[in-house]
Amino acid sequence: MTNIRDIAKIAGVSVSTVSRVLNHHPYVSEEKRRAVETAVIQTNYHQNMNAIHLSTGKTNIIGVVVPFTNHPYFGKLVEGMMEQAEQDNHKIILFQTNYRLEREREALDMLKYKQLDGLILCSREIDWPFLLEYREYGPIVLAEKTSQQTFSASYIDHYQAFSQALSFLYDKGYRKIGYCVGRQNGANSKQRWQAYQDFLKENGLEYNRDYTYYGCYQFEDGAHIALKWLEQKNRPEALLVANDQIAAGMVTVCRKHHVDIPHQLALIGFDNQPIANFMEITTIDLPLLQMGQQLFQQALQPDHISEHQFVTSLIERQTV
Amino acid sequence: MTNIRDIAKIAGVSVSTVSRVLNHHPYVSEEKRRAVETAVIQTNYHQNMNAIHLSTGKTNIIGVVVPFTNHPYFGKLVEGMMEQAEQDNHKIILFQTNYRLEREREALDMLKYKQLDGLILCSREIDWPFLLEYREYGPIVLAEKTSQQTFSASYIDHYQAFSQALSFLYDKGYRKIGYCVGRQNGANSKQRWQAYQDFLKENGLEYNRDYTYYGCYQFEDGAHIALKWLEQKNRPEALLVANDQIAAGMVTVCRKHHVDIPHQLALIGFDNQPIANFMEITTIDLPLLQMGQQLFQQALQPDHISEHQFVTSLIERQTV
DNA sequence: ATTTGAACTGAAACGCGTTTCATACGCTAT
DNA sequence: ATAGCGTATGAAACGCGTTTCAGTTCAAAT
Repeated sequence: MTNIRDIAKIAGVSVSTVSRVLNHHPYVSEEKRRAVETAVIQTNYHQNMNAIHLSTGKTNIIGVVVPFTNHPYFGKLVEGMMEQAEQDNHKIILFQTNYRLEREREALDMLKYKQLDGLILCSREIDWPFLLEYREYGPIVLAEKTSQQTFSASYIDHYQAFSQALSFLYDKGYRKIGYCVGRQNGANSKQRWQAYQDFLKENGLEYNRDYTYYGCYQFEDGAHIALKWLEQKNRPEALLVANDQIAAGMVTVCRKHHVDIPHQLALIGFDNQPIANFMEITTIDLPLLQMGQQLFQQALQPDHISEHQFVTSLIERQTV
Repeated sequence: MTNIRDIAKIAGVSVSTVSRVLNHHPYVSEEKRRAVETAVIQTNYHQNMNAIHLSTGKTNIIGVVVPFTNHPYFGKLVEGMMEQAEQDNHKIILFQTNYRLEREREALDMLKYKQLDGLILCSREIDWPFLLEYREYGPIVLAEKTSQQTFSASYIDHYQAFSQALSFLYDKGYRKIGYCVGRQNGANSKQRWQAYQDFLKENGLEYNRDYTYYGCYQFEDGAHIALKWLEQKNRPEALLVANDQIAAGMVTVCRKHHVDIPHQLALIGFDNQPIANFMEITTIDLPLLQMGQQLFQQALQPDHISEHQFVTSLIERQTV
């Protein structure tokens, strides 16, 4: 394999000049530029990225940690990041963790070992003090509220989104309101829990553990929850559902069992996915694309810590 | 930042010895090993991966090109690869192309620039002659039948799968059989087309262009196809559907419009996803996990070209 | 005529590990 | 006694670009 010194020799110039031509620096005579270009083509020379990375100390690669990729929420988020990455001439490496700490650590270690210029954590498994140890190795951006000046962050205001949806249901006359989400202890889930508790208290409603469901990620899960709902004695009359896929699964099962939506059961989804539009599911639109872009931009600013909160909007359709 | 020479100085040894300790080479005295380890901990030293990559000429990273990640077919495939990668102590970088050639080229270029040790193309946009140019830069593994000795490959025998499904429908008495897939010109789609044409010819059936549908990738697409089907005058009575999500979308719409499945319309999905089980969709199981593992193993063998064909099995449920 | 500075070029240092080669010690086999 | 081998260690070369610094040339400004 040819390297830059070979090219220099062939073109009859110094390596500096070759490097200048390769990087489109000014101050190279037309004549030498031509000579270098000829040598490059003739030998089919191309740079060794590892050498460049080592030399410059940068990689132009940003890591992105997500629990799943085959999930519309994270899919949209990543889509936004990709758009931005393309604009800023950076690459993205996706880390799918399935919420496993070790996988998350792999990503963090790649930052530590200088294989990444920055890292975006769309979900976080690692505990705060351990995360802090990685602070020095490069910008880490979070998709959750941190309220500290340590990391940049962009996030959906899940408290607001949940409150909004709960009030909406309350105003429509529903009183037995519950929700189903993925995990009980995620950062977002805690916010939702808080919004739910505050809502109950404000409106003098009692908490009923039968109204909350966990382990919901996709269509099938919704279907299973619906079946569970059918068997319950004390049923909620309205549910907030972590995403539209799940809601679609519920609607499907309910239709099959002739449950009247929204009269017997009202549903509000999240994400405003195409399937929600198609199945006429009332949902909450999340500005995930913009959020993704924002997250990416923050990852490129090692020295500037910022926090952005995104607001959501309710889209009324047929399931409430 | 400390480097290996700093450590050497602190520990009072040579860089070679430090390197030996770091890489668990034999022939280091207990005494010096201890000294190095102390220095490493004391300074919080860690290796610079870019230097290692440059020095060794390897990265232990395999690139994987997929059109989408939020797609169960590719999701499963990648899952299989990840398992294998973990075992073999390698990393995977995922490239989502959305079938865009430029994105695919990015991946190929990373191979060229030595950022990857190998590349797995789960979908291919680039034309054969151009792909050949990348041959020299490292192992490229394809997920399609190549029948050449140039690249390793592992693939589903889509011809067999389609034939199997078509015969099954024929035996059940269906004659107006069609199918819906994603793209018209993908490598897999061509195989399917061929199987379809051969099937028609063998059984003396006539080709009807109204029986084939394109642009199907997920749930909503299936829903739309079903609506289209409802409006058709000349309807197929049975359909092979590129994946179970799409089939589920069709079932949903059909139920809503009181179409009797399987009597008015029979469906066979692909992938045997959870949703197919849940909605009792007859489907074809694809050994994607194993295929993913196989693909990955092939990517680690630069010098050994091999080709593996995977067979499928029909799972009978309620939609035929 | 002289100063100033922009345009151009190359030598050498630098980023940081890995690996080869030479050397040295101590012990065993002949 | 000595060849031979395993153990242990370091100097130096190597992988390959980028960047700094010093130096040259030639034209414009004073």
